[in-house]
Amino acid sequence: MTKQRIYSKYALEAATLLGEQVKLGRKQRKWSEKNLAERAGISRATLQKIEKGEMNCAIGLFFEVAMLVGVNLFEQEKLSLSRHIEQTKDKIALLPKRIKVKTKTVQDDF
Amino acid sequence: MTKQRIYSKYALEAATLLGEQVKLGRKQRKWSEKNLAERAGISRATLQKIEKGEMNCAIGLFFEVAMLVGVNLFEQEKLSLSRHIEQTKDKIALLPKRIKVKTKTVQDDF
DNA sequence: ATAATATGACCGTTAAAATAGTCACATAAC
DNA sequence: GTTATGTGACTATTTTAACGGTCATATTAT
Repeated sequence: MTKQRIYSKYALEAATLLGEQVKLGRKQRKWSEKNLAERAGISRATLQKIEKGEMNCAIGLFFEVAMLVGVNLFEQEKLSLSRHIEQTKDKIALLPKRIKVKTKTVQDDF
Repeated sequence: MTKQRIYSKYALEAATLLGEQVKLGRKQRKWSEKNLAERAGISRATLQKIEKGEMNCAIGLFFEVAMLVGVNLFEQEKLSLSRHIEQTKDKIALLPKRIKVKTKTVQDDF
C-alpha cells in the first residue's frame, strides 16, 4: 500500500521529462540499464523508476543519473551553478530573516 | 547511521540551487516554513531538508514545493512540458529498442 | 520592555524507498 | 535457426525518508 499523494500536473510532467531525458541520454550512449545503474551505484529497479519519472525517488539519485548521461540541469545558465547559488543566497539575504504573519487583531465578523 | 553515498559536485550543486530557489520564492511570497509545508502537504522538517538541497528527498516533493513558490523547472522552454516530453519520446523511438553490448569476441592482447 | 511566532535542530516512530533477486519475454548477435 | 543479453515487471527484505513532536534561540510586532 503506497500512500496516495497528489501532485500537480506541472511537477509530474517535470519528473517525467527528466526521466525521459535520462533514458534518451543512456540510449544515445548505448548503455544498458544494468550498465548505467552500476555506474551510478544504484539498483536497476531504481533506475527504471527514475526513467519512468516516478515521484518517489530521491532527487540525489535522479540528478546523479541525469548528470552521468549528460542531461543539463538548469541549462539556461552561462554561469556555473555555484555562482548562481551564491547569487540566490544574496537575494535571500536582502529579505527579512524571519517572516511574521500579521496577527488578526480584529476578531471581526459575527 | 545514514548510508554514505558519494554524489558528483554538479548534482550536489543542482540540488542546492533548487533548494535555495525554493527558499527565495517562499520568502518573496512572505510564507513561513509552516505555511508552505502545509500547502505542500508535507512536514516542516521535510521542507527544511528541501530548502537545504538534501539529496535524500523525494523528487516529487522537491518539484511540488518548487512549483508552489513559482520556481521554473526547465525554464528555458517556450514549449509546454508535455510537448517536450512527447518530443523526447519520439527521439527515443528512433533508437534501437534494446542495446546490446558488444561481446568481446577477441580475447585479445596478451 | 513583552508577547508572539519563525527558524534551526534534534529524536523516536512509522511508512516507504532502495535493494538483490527472480522470471518471462523481446531483441540483437551469431 | 540458436545463443546471449536487454527489458519490464514483480517479490521479500533491509535501509532510510518522512512524520509529529519538542526545544532553544532569533526575530518581529506591540
